[in-house]
This record gives sequence, C-alpha cells and structure tokens, in this order.
Amino acid sequence: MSKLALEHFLPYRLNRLSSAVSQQFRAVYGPHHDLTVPEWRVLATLAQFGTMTAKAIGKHSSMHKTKVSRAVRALEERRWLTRRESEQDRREESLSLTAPGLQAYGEIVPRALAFEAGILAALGPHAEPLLRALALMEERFPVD
Amino acid sequence: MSKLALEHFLPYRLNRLSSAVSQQFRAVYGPHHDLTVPEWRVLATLAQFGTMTAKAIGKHSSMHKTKVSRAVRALEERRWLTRRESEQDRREESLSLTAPGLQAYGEIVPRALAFEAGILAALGPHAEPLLRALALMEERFPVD
DNA sequence: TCGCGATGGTTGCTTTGGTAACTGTCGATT
DNA sequence: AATCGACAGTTACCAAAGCAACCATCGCGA
Repeated sequence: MSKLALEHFLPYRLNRLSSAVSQQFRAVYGPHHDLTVPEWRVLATLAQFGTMTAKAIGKHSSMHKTKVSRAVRALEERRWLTRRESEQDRREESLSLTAPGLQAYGEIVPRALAFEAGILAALGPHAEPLLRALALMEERFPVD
Repeated sequence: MSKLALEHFLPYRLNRLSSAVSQQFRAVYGPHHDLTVPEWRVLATLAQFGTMTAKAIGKHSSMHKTKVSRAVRALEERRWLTRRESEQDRREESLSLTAPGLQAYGEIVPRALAFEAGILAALGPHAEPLLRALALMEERFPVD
C-alpha cells in the first residue's frame, strides 16, 4: 500500500505556507489600521485602478461578490471609500477611495513591499525560480 | 507614492494558488468520500503514524485542537476511527483508524499522489527549485 | 495527602465565508 | 410599450474556524 507523508504533500505545504505568510502579513497593516484581508484587497485594487465597480474589484482580486460587498461596506463605514451610482447603468456603482483611504494605503504600501522584499531577499537566488514556478502553477490552476 | 500591483504581490499569489490547489484537490477525495480538509488531514496523519493522541495529530498537521476535535468526531461517526482511553494518562485518548478508515485512505492515497505528481510533472525542471524555495520559506515562516 | 498550576480535550460563542434567493435595472425581442 | 432573460449588488441562511471558558485529570510541592 502506498504511503503519503502529509508534511511533504504539496497541497498541504502550500496551504500551510499561505496561512503563515498571511498571518505574518497582518502585522504589516494590523497595528496601525485594523484591516481584514478582503478589505486590504479592495483597498489595494481601488488604489491601483482608481475608480471601478464592485464586480471589477472582485474579478481582479479573486473574491466572491459577497466578500467584496461586505468589504466595501466596511471601508465605506470607515470613510475610506465612497460609492457613486453610475449614470449609464444604475445597477452598478462607481467606487473610489477617499483622501483618508488613499492616505492609509500610502502608509501601508511601503511596508507591504518591504515585507515582500524581505521574503525574496531571504530566498536569495531561489527567488527567481520560485516566481517562475508560481507563474506556471497559476496557469495550471486558473482563478475559476 | 509607491505602487503595488496586487496580482504580483506574493502573499496574495500564495493565497490564491493555495485555495485553487485545495479546491482542485477536493476532487480527489470528493466524489467518493465526502471529506473536509481537516478530516483528510486527520486521516492521513493517523494512517501515517498508526495510533496517536489528538494533540499529536494537531501538532503534525498544523491544526488547532478544536479543529482536530471536530474532525475526529466526524471520522468517528463515520466509523473510520476509534478512540481508546489511554491507561497511563486518562486525560488523553489513543486514536486509530478502523479497517474501513484504512481502506478509504488506501483508495485516496494513489489518487492524491497522482494529483501531486501531475503538478510536479507540469512544472518540469521548475519543480525541483520550487520545492527548494518552498522549504526555505517554511523555515522562515515556522508553524507557530 | 491536600492543593494547585498545567495539560488534553470538548463545548459555546462569535466571526467569517459561501450558497442561494432576492431586488432592481438593463437590453433585446415581440 | 410589454415581457423576459441576464446581470450588479445585497441579504438571509448555513457551514466552518478561532477564541475563550470549561471539565477532568495529572504531577508536583507543601
């Protein structure tokens, strides 16, 4: 009978690593602004693209529309984001960050990039191959 | 102001990939036996080590004790696992798989290994570097 | 041997995520 | 113009996960 060592099993290792990294990453925005991961993703996406609909945010950040909906509301209550009903299509709404939202983003980004750079630096020469392999796997496991 | 592209951001990519892989992996044990991830982990750990306590399972599979507790109960109700009170220490219990449990495991493992092999094969020469980088990151982000 | 902090495991409460149903609007077809 | 399927977004409901309180037992020291 074939045997499987869980600690060497790829899906398990990816899951574990991903949680650990996310966990650590919380320290980047945790202490100052208390964000959840979905909120962070909405913030990052809106900052990246300016103004967009909830649907588009979900697509870009790989989040289900309910997750987006709740994260948007949370950011709105925090006054980091405003909604504006689209004139062309009244089903959708244009979302954009407020000045405080942009400012918070501006504070977080350098720390986020430093966090990532720290990991890549620790990997040294292994960083480049990792990113390449990651890209290949993303191709093999598309979003939907 | 520095900018961050979410789709290239390492924590995000890891998270996304990990979910996608887990999602796909469900197809390995999903159709035949309807297992959750924690249940699968308990099953795999017990099959790997024979008889052990819930605490030990949690340690080996990186799961919180409540997660283990509930997964154990689910497997027990499925008659894939039995408890036996330890004589030396009556706080803990010795857990082990039943014959049906072992059999289910035996059916799943080859498919799980094939799943993993498929990914590694698709990576081709990138597989080896990926595993090395993974090991480095695991070191940098220890379980606790 | 009594007491007490530590430990294995379970349970209850709260938060979070996903699914499905719903609301309102759109565009196309009649 | 009326109808109907598709679609954006919200909400209600349910499953899963974490935290903290809890229970029983252990082992140690007074």
